[in-house]
Amino acid sequence: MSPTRKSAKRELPVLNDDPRSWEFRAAVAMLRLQGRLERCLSDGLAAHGLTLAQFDVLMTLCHGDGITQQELAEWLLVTKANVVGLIDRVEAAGWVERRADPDDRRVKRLYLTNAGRKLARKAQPGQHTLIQRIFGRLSEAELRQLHGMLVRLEKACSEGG
Amino acid sequence: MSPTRKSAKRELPVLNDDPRSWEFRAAVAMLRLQGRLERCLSDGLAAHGLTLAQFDVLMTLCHGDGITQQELAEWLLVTKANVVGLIDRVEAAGWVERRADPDDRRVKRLYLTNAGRKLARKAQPGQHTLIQRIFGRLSEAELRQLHGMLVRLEKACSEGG
DNA sequence: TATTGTTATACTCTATAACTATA
DNA sequence: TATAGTTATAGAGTATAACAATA
Repeated sequence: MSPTRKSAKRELPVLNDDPRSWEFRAAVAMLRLQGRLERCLSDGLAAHGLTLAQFDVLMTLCHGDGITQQELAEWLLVTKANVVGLIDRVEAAGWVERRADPDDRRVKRLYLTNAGRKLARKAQPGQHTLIQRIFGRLSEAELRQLHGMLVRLEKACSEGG
Repeated sequence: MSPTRKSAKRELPVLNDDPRSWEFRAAVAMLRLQGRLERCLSDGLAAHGLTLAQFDVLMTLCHGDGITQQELAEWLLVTKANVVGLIDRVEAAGWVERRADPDDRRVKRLYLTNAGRKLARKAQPGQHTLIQRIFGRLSEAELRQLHGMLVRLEKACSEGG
């Protein structure tokens, strides 16, 4: 955690205490957790010179080398134009490379370099430790429930979104 | 949803199927949901000319008018320098105003203008509808459980972060 | 000395539109 | 015509450091 970014000391108006629906309270708690979680994980990645988005790219390619930029854009839920800049950066860093597709000369397929794979493996343990420390507060039964709920919620997001 | 940002059609390597710990699977599902959720809610706010961060400011001030910029920074988990830009924008839009603190001439306290309060009230129903549509997939019992777990996870983030 | 807010600078991520080269 | 990737442009958010005014 950077020195200028401290955690709140004083109690501020807590939205969670509102007399609102449980849907709303859960959503607010989700958004607040999102901010915290993102920052926790980002701080852990900064030591490796990685942003969360870049780590996301590495992890995606770790599990599915050779996808196209368009597919990565759909997976990350960003536009293909965004993927260009994202890949430009990780390619400049030497972690990912674009290779022409022999069958369709329009497409470029993305592959991890050895350095990228190595970095992914190096950065993962720290992320795992953080995740263990945070999510380890819940029992395995709770984690299973949570996982199920999150998957259903994501499905709801995708369908109507 | 913008026309160039489509939802994924093809099945891509799904990290959730990894033979990993439930902590990890839950975390991955959480991060994916949070990305989706952010985009859903952002898209809903764009119609009102608001970003999620700006709506967050309005909602915070709705429930706690008169906080200082430093307090807002701690609440939003960003640096005070970031708050300057954030408030510059919502102040320029006429939704928030800075007022000098009579007791401490260093601090500036933040207040919603009438326009800001009106906008917050106008933008809220759409957000509520979205939240209802997504989180309404879960039963009230599940939502209570989820809420409890999210609060515990956020606490875990804050403590060790 | 410490704190509040500010300015200055730079980088990442994102959205949009127009463009190219292929198909 | 449609698609994959690119370029160009703009704006928002963030991190960092140095600064002014005040306590």
